Amino acid sequence: MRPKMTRKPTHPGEIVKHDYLEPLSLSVTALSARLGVSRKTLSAIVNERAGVTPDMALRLSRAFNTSPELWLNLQRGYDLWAAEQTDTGWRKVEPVPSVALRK
Amino acid sequence: MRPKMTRKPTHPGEIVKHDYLEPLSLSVTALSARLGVSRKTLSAIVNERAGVTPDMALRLSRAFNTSPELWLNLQRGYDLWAAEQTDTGWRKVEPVPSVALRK
DNA sequence: TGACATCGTAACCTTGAGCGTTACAATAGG
DNA sequence: CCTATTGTAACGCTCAAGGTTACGATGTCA
Repeated sequence: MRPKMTRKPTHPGEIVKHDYLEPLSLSVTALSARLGVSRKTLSAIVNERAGVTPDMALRLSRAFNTSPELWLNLQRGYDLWAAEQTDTGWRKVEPVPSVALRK
Repeated sequence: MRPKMTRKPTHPGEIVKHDYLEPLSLSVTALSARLGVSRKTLSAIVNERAGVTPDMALRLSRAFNTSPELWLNLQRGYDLWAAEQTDTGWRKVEPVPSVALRK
């Protein structure tokens, strides 16, 4: 029984950086202009200080010819991991009886 | 070539309602207590006036013995659809040249 | 070395979502 | 008639995302 102790998931910004900016010799400034967002916004994502919103996912998908889901899936993994690390009391939630029994 | 004109995706709140609350004769009040959130918060989700956050996905997954991804995937589909319907200029984003060529 | 591009970020402001509490009116059931 | 359940409004709080402007640090190149 594995503890399911997954490590920090890859942040979409890392992909933008390593798989697109660097290979294509694209500058943050140039890409931000192409995406139609401020340099600050893209910089924050690339430096993992902000997440990819649905709107940004659409922009990235058009710029790099990918599916918007690709970006949102990466973001979801990251956000979920972050939420798991935060104690908000969610671990105290017990299964609904009938559901547990149905098992 | 289909225009990919998908219709409004199912909101996670609808699933909570039809697949859990009703079958299990659970009241919004009872479930909210079990999830450890306010009645208002759960009500908003069930009535599709709010989305499922990563934290809520974790709570739902524990309560119903599902994966948190299940809920976040539903939410992602809904949010992406909503973003597509909104004109923020994302449709004007052009593919990065080198990417287009590599095709 | 000097001119210019790029970058990360801070400071400031606005908008909007999520969540909580309290309270009220409408419904449904026993 | 009494009670449980509900949706929601009214408030208040916190936080994320986005924009603009500006500054200092680095790097490149003629």
